[in-house]
Amino acid sequence: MKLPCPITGPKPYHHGDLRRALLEAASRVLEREGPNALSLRAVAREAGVSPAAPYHHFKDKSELMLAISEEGFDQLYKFMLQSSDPDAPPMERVAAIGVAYVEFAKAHPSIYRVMYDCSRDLESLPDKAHKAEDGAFSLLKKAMIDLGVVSSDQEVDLELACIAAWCAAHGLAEMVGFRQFDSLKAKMGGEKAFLAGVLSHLGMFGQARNRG
Amino acid sequence: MKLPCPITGPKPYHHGDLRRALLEAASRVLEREGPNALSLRAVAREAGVSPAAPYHHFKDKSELMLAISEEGFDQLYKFMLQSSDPDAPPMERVAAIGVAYVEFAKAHPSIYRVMYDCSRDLESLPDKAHKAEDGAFSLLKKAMIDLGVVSSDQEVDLELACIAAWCAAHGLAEMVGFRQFDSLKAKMGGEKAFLAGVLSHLGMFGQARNRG
DNA sequence: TCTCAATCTAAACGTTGTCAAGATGAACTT
DNA sequence: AAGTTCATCTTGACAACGTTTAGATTGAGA
Repeated sequence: MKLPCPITGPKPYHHGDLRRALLEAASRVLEREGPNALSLRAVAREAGVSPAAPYHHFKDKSELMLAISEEGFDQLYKFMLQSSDPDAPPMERVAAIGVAYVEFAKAHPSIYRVMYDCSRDLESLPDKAHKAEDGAFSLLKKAMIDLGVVSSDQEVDLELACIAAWCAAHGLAEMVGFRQFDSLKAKMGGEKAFLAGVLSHLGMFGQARNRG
Repeated sequence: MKLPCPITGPKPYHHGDLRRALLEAASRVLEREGPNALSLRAVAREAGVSPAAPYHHFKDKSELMLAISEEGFDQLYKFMLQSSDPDAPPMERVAAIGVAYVEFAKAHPSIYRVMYDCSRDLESLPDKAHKAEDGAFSLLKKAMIDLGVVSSDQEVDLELACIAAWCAAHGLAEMVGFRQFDSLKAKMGGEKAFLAGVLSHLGMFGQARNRG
């Protein structure tokens, strides 16, 4: 009856892999209609199932959102990874990671929105983002270690430096979205120059100005 | 019938000043039940009026939210103002403003949430926050001018420095809410030390560590 | 082939944002 | 002083939402 999606591998049950399908549907809704249109029912509709179907794969809406958020942080990690040459000098690498973070947020504002809306509700970032070895925060930490900016209290100071960098990147990622700064961007000849300009004022990203 | 609130001054119409009452009701709902419970109907209920009553004072829900957001940015401005001694050295003043920003967000997380949820929807900060002479951004800018950190291109570089500071403060304000950093805070002997530690890594707030 | 349990649907409930129609009553006119 | 006006508020309704319950479907193992 229902042809198994030829790629999805072992089709577990009726649909094939509704969990996966729902996440992809959510991604489509997000790109097409924005974060405010991302309802459970809209996702189910997009996936072609009933409004109650998602409840067999997610406890409630917030759990669906968390899954989307985790996927987002994973995409962010991969983008940061491919944007930072591991053989480049540490400072350049840190700057590249920061720029990649902001560019990701600008390129996928809806996903970025969900990533943090979800985190704010749970009052914690997903493990995928912070704890995981193959996550965005760990990638930043490795680059920071190579940079060697830590002072007396090694462990604590390294963590603080990474948090500071994350704060700066997140803050900037949210600000670039605001129209208040459009005229300044224009005056500087583009958003890229604007980003570099702000980053150069932000401690650990001093070198960002020398990129591109 | 309805006794006019003796303080509110000239009672305009039936209720007295429903617009004001709604904003105060919203504030109460926000403190009591958090940002996710802040519905138009809940606010109307709290103010003791029908669900449709607010529509005579606000075009729709988003306009109510904007008004709440503007009030929040105004409170933030006032708190920053009273937290920064105008006679203190500029660097100390900038640091005090940054610390005040983060402390405000931590003390009123629900209001802070609404302030930015609203801004993200409109893709712009309220004029109260950025444009207004008696606003938070202007206060920061004045302190920055006194600091004299601007380089060659005066105007642009000053603006960039202020934006960078705002980004850093906002980023940190959102991060302190995450439980990921609780253990680090404990290890450092409290949140205040944590905040100072992160701020000291963030460019223009280098002096923050020397406070308190 | 029969059974079973995972999966999905159908239908319903309470809640939300919003609107149209009508009731109310303060202020202005005469 | 009485009547008119119009902003203000209420009533009642609508569609959409998140969620739950009960029942239908169907792949997989006996």
